[in-house]
Amino acid sequence: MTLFAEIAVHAHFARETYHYRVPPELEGKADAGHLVRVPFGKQIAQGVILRLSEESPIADTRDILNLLDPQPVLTSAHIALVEWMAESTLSPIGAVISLMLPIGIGQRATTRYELRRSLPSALDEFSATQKRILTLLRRRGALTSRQIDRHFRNVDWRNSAQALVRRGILSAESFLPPPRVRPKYVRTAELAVPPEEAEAALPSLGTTPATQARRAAALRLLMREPDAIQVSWIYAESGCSLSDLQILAERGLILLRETEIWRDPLARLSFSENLPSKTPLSLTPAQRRAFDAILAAMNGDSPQPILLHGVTGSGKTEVYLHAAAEAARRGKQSLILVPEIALTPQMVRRFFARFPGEVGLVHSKLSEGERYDTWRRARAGRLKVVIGARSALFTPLPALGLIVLDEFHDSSYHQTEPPFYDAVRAAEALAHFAGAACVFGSATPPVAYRYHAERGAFRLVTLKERISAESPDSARRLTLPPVQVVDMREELKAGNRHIFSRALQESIAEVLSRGEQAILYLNRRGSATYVFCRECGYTLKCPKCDSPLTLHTTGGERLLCHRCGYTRHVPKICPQCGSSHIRAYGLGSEQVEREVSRLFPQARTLRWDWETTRRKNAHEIILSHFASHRADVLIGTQMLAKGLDLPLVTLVGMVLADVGLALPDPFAEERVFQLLMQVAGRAGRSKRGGRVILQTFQPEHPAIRFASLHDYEGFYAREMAYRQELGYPPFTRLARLEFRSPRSSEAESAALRLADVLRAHIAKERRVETSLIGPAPCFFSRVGGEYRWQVVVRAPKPEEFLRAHLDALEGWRVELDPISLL
DNA sequence: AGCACGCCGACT
DNA sequence: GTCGGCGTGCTC
Repeated sequence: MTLFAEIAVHAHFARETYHYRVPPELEGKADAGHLVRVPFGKQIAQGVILRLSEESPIADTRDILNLLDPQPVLTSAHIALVEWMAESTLSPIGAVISLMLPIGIGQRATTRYELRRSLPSALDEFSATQKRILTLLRRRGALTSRQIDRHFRNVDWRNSAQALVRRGILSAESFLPPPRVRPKYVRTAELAVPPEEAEAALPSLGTTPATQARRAAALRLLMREPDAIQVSWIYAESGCSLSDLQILAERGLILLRETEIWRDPLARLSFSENLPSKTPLSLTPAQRRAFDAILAAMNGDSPQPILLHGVTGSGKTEVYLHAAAEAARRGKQSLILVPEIALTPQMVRRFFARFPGEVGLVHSKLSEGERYDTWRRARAGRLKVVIGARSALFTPLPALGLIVLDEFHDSSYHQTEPPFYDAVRAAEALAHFAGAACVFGSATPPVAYRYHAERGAFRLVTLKERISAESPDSARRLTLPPVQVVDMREELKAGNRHIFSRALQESIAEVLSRGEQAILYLNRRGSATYVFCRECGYTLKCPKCDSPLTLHTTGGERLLCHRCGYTRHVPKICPQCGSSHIRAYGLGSEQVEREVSRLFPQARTLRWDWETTRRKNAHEIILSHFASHRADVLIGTQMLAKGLDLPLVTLVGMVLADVGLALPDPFAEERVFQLLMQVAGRAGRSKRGGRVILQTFQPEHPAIRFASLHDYEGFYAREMAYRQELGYPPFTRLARLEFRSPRSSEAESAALRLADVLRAHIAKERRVETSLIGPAPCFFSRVGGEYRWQVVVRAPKPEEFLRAHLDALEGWRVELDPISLL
C-alpha cells in the first residue's frame, strides 16, 4: 500500500495543497504537521504535511525528499487553522503556512545567479538592465534573486537575466536555503567516578607542576559539584583548558558532554529585577464572575469566547493570571496575546513572577536563536505560558487550554500586509480547534463585537469598577478621572492662540509644582491632511457622499473625496461661518516638546514617538526613565495609550482630540473614541487621583462627548445607529481590494476595470445586497513609491462573491473585513 | 517565484 | 526564415 501526503507547499503563490508520495524510508516518520523538503517544479521547496492518506487524487506524484525536523512544527489545531485561514481570508495556503514557520526555519526556494565566464570590457552588446546585472555580479560574485531584488527596486530585471542565462553568460541554480537557526549546545563536565577515586588520582594528573595544578583544581571543582556544570565555569575557576579536561576524560575521571541549552530572553529578569507579587491576589466579586465564566469555558460548558469588557484599571490582568494558573493546574498551556507595544515588561513581569521559568516571550525584537528556542520549549510542553504579539498565535502549543487577547480592539491584531488576517478571529478559530477557552479583554470592545455578543456569539462579562493597583486586596474603589473638555474655539476668541489652552497650561504648572508627572498625547495620524475652521470647528465634507475631504498638495493644493473621487479647491473662507481661519492642521511631538520647554523651562521632558523608539529596547528605556521619575512630562503619540500604569501621573492632556475624526473612513470615529477612552483611563491610577484634559474644536462631537463621560454605552448606541443607517459593519461586511503600481495611471485603470467587471457580475448574478464603494485612490495614496487605488465590496458574505471571481483579482490585494479603509 | 510554451516584430 | 521579445499557464 502506497502512502501519500497532502502538503501545503511553502510558496506564496501556492493556492492549493499538493500530493506527494511518502517514500518507504519515511513511513512511520513523516506525519501530519511535519516540515519536509519536496521537489516543486524545477525547484526544491519546503512544505508542511497537512494529512496522510492511502490514495492521491493525482496519478503522478513525486516523492517527499526528507524531513527537516523529526518533530512536527504544527499541532493538529494549527493544521486546522491553516486551512481555515486560507479559506476565510482568500489567501493562498502557502502564504498562510509562512506565518506559522518561525523566522530562520521557514525558507523559500530561491535562485542563485553567477557569472560563468569573464566578460569583455565593453558591454555594448547588452541592454542597460543587463549591463547593470553583469556589473553587479562582477563586483559581488554569486547573488540570490532576493539579493538582486534589493538592487533593482521596481525594475523588472528577471527577463534580462533569463536572456543572459540562455546565452550561457550567467548560471542560474535553484536552491533551498537550510534553516538559519539551530539548537545551541554547550559542553558540560561532571565527575565520572566516586570522589575517593578522584581524590586518589589527584597527585598524578600532570608532568609539570603547572599542568598538575590546573588539572587538580578542575577535578576538585567537579568533586564539589554534584551535577554537570558548563566547562566555561571550570575554565574560569581553575585556569584549565579543554585539552586538560579531555585528558581527565580519557583517564575516565570525568565525563564530557554536549548539553542543549535554551536561549531565554527572560532568564536575565530572574536575578536583576524586583518582581511583582508571586502570590495570587484575591479576586473581587466582579473578577470572580469573569473567572467563573472562563472556568466554564475550560470545562467545555460554553463554547463561545468570553468578551471581557472591563474599564481600565478593573483588574483584567489578575483574571488572566488566575485563568492561566488554573490551566496550568490542569496540565494545559496558556497563550497570552497583547498589543505589540504592550510587550513592555510591566505585564510580562507579572506573569513571570507567577510562573517562574515557565513563561516564554515572543516578539519581533528577539534574536532568531531566542525565538527559535522559545518556540521549541513551547512545542516540547516546557512552557506553561507564552506571551507575545499577534504572531505568537502560531506558537505550537501541544496542550493549549487558554487563549487570552488583551486590549483586543487594538489595531496591531490585524496584519496589514498579505496574507491579511485578523488575529482576533484566528484566535477564536484556534481555540475552537484546540478545545481551549478564549478570552477577549478590552475597556473599549469594538462595537461590532459588542453587537455580536448581544446576539449570543460571545459570552459578555462586564467589569465596571476600577480597583486600586496599590491595594487590590481591600478592593478599594477608584473612580475614573474627571475629564475636562476644553473648547479651543473659545480659547481663540479669548485671544489665546497657543497650542495649549489656559486650563492645560495651569494644570501642567500645578503638576510640576507638586512633583508629579504629566503625559501629553498627540494623535498624529491624519493630522497633516486635516482641514477645518478654527473659528467654528467646521470640516469640509463631500457634497455627494458626506465623507470628509482631505488635502492633497501634490500638483497644487486641492481637496479630494476618497470615496467618489470628487475634488475641489481649498476654500479661502469657511462655508459655514465665513471666517478666514480655515486651514490644515499639522502638529508634531517635537513642537509640543518645544512649547513645554518654553513655558516650563524647569520641566524635564521626554518624547515617545515613532522617531525616538526605533532603537532596540527603546520602549523599555523610555518607560523606565519616566517611571523612575527622571522626567516630568512625557510627550507621545497614541502608541503610549496602552497599558501604562504609573501612579505619579496625575494629568493627561490630549493636545487635539479631534485629529483622526475627519478621516474618510467609517471606522475613524470608533478609533478616536477608543483612543480617548484609553487615554482617559491612564490618569489617576493611584490615590493621588488625577485629571484628564481634552482639547478640541468640536466639543459636541459624539466620540469626544461620550469619551469624556466614560460612556461606552452611549457611544455604542449612537455608533450602531450610524453604522446601520450607512450600511457598514456589523450590518453588512466589507472587503477591500487594493491595486498598487509605480504608475498612477496603471493603478487607476486597473481599479476602473475591476469595478466594471465586478459590477457586471453583481448585475448578472442579481446580487441585490452586494454593492461597490469606489473605485477611488486610497487615502494614503502612495506607499513605498507605489500608487494605491481601491475598490470596496459591501456584501453579506463578500468572500463568497469574490471566490467566484478570483481570476479577476490577479495581482490585487484582497483584505476581508478590513479595520480601516484608508 | 521561476520556467516552459507559444505567438508577433527586427534582424540575418 | 530565425532570434528573441514577453504574455499565459503550471508547479503534486
